[in-house]
Amino acid sequence: MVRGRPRDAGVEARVIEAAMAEMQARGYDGLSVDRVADRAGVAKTTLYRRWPSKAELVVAMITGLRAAVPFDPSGDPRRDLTDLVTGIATTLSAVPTTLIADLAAAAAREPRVRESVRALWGERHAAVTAVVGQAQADGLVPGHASPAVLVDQLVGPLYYRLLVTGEPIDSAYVRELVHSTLGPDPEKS
Amino acid sequence: MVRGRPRDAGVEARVIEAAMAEMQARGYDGLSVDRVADRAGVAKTTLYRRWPSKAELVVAMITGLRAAVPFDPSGDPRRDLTDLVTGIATTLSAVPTTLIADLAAAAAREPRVRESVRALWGERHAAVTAVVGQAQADGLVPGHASPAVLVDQLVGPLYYRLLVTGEPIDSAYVRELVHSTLGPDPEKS
DNA sequence: TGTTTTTCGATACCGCAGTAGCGAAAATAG
DNA sequence: CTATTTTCGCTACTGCGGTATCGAAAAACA
Repeated sequence: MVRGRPRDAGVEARVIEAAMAEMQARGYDGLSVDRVADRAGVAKTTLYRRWPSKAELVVAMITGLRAAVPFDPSGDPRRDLTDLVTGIATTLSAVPTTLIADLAAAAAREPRVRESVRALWGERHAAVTAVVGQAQADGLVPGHASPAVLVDQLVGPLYYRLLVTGEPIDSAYVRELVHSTLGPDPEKS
Repeated sequence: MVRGRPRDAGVEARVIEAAMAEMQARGYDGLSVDRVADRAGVAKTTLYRRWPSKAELVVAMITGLRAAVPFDPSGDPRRDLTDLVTGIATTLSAVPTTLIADLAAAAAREPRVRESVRALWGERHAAVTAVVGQAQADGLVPGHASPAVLVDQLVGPLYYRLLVTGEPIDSAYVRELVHSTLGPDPEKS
């Protein structure tokens, strides 16, 4: 058996929950480990025994947040891409822009945050890549660009508008993105 | 005339120079305002009177680094776009990724920083828009996407790779981006 | 029953970004 | 000259992330 005093099983949940609330309210930079510990009713040293840095704490938080996003391919690449990109855009727009930017900055600074953020999006990006590859195999994509570039040109503009230009991201814009990538819709107009 | 004691004209240059050196030696996180002030032979309060935060100090540093990038349109959209996007990619890659991400985060939070960052890129982005518009008017662009979307699909992927996926941005990638946007080069292969 | 091992909370500390307040210096205005 | 205004350097402070140290609590062993 394990020798010493057992870890308080409630600490993890209480700290993560407190971190969630603080993150929502103040963003990454505004999230204070002291306040999180205080809110969770836990000593700061206890917190640091489990998560050796604020970055790792946020990593754990984000990892716990990862919800499986249901996606059932319809077989129509245009429709599937629109759905997928719309889903990414919706998720990005659901949280304050400052939070996305803070996470990007933390990801650039902290390798572990970077990993978790990429894992957070990995599923959806893989789905986009799969649909793009299928569309290309079906001869629906004009040009000879690689799937990776096409995915970047579908998803990249979302981050670009959000973080750089600040221009709006609405459903019409997403449709334009897909339209521009797959070419004009043969069924319409 | 202005009433009070005049500002020491040498402070700006000495601080920026010290910040450069610290940035070079220790990176963004390792850059300490106290050390910069000390190295510049200036009180920290004097430094903060001019630049209200470490981020703004670094912004000023980068802005001072901005060299007017010469761009003479060759008339060939493919070549011009490649040059322009390569220039943007080169500039983005020349500074640490953390700095770009920090600037994006600061821009999301502070309107003034946002303005300065957008002004920093405005010139080049306008040039890209102009070339794309010209190419479209010349009938060189397949599809019916608006110029704004095409610009986003040319430049957005750079930020996306830099801030999110971390995949490399090299000259081959830029060529692929332009290739994907303008369609296959009729003069080659 | 101790003894050992581990976790817990608490306190104190470091370097950091950023601020407040002070007295002195350097300029203009009368 | 004196009065005013602004910048200067300096000290001290807050809150932050992160660490070191300590005594007490809670468990397993002998």
